[in-house]
Amino acid sequence: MKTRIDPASLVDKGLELMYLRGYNDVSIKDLVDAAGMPKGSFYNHFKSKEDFALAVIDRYAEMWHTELRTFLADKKYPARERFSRFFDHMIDTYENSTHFTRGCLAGNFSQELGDVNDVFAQHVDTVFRTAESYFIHAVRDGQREGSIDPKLDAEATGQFLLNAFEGAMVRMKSARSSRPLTAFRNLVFTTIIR
Amino acid sequence: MKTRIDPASLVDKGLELMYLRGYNDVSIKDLVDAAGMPKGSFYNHFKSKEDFALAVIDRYAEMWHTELRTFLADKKYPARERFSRFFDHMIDTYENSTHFTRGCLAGNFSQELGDVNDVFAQHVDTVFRTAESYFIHAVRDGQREGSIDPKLDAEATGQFLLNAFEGAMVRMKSARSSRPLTAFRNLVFTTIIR
DNA sequence: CCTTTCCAAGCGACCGGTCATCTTGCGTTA
DNA sequence: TAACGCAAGATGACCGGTCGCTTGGAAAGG
Repeated sequence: MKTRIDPASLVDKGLELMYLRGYNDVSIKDLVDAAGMPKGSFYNHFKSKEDFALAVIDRYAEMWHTELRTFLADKKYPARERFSRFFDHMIDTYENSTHFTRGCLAGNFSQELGDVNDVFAQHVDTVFRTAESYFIHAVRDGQREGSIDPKLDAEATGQFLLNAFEGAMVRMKSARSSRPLTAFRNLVFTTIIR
Repeated sequence: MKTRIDPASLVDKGLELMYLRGYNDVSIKDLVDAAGMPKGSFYNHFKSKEDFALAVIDRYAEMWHTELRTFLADKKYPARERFSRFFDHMIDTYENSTHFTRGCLAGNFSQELGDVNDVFAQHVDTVFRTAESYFIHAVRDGQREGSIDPKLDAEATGQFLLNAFEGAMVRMKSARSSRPLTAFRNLVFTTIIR
């Protein structure tokens, strides 16, 4: 009996594998094996490996943006506290469930493919722009309610916080330690969001 | 007559290619072709592709650390000015000679290979630690001479500045713009190094 | 001469992608 | 309700090409 194939589960497996090992180090055989699917079926659902990777990015974006909304757009807390809760949550996640690996898939793809492939660069940039908007809005909320210095340029500050956090995650991966993340948090809350 | 082969020039070519395209996307054939060297010769000088990449990292570290020394350890300037001169220099470099590609090779390798290969992670981490020390020392100098707030934890601040700058470069690659770098600079000089 | 260095040829494995063939569910017809 | 037709989906063998790496013997050096 031929089993019907669920492309979504393949994307999930792809997210798992490419999150850890990147794009070029994961073959289509790796993907279909992990999903228990025959190789030929891959191309019924995705026109190429690149096309598939774009779907993986979209899946990641969906999860990431949900997480950002949960923490940074939650009006129950003052914005300053939203940030601290979010960073604490991220530090906790990396410490306890990924042993400091993986980082951020959008950052990984930006690094691995950003300078060589325009389609990826543009796709990843869109994901970043949405993520960034959560940071920027939270900064604005904080300025409105008085928990964040109103003299800061909200847009630049939001961008800065996102990018600096991404940088801390890059470093975390080679340091195999949460130190870069905690240094980030401590600095941010003593100098930028005081 | 057989020409003698210069492994150093192969490493330079490797740096150029892997800086732009990463590790997995550059084959040994790409390397030897670019260096005008027969493929069989590769293994006279390097025992594997991984071994070669470690040499590439070392070559990059040599150049990077020289650049850092030039800008951040130059006692002619106050530390605050050393930082601003360094960041301006980096922004200028990316704007005018690389069209926002490449980023930092150590960061790239950390992203692409850091979570999957212990040898690379450790090697890259050593490079980062040395780079970090230039930041930390410059912060201390600034605190001694009064151009940087003495209440800051110099070590954490140096780490933070390096990692945040790395993050801005990740973002630069997908945004294809110097905006992340300028936002970084502006934020740093209005909130951290005031 | 012998030792060391060099390298073209080519190894098996695997790459991303194709394709001819088989299976299936469903609308149509009687 | 049963039989049929057929598009869409599923499948694994297979494509040319490239991967990282090995090797046997030629050339260079002492």
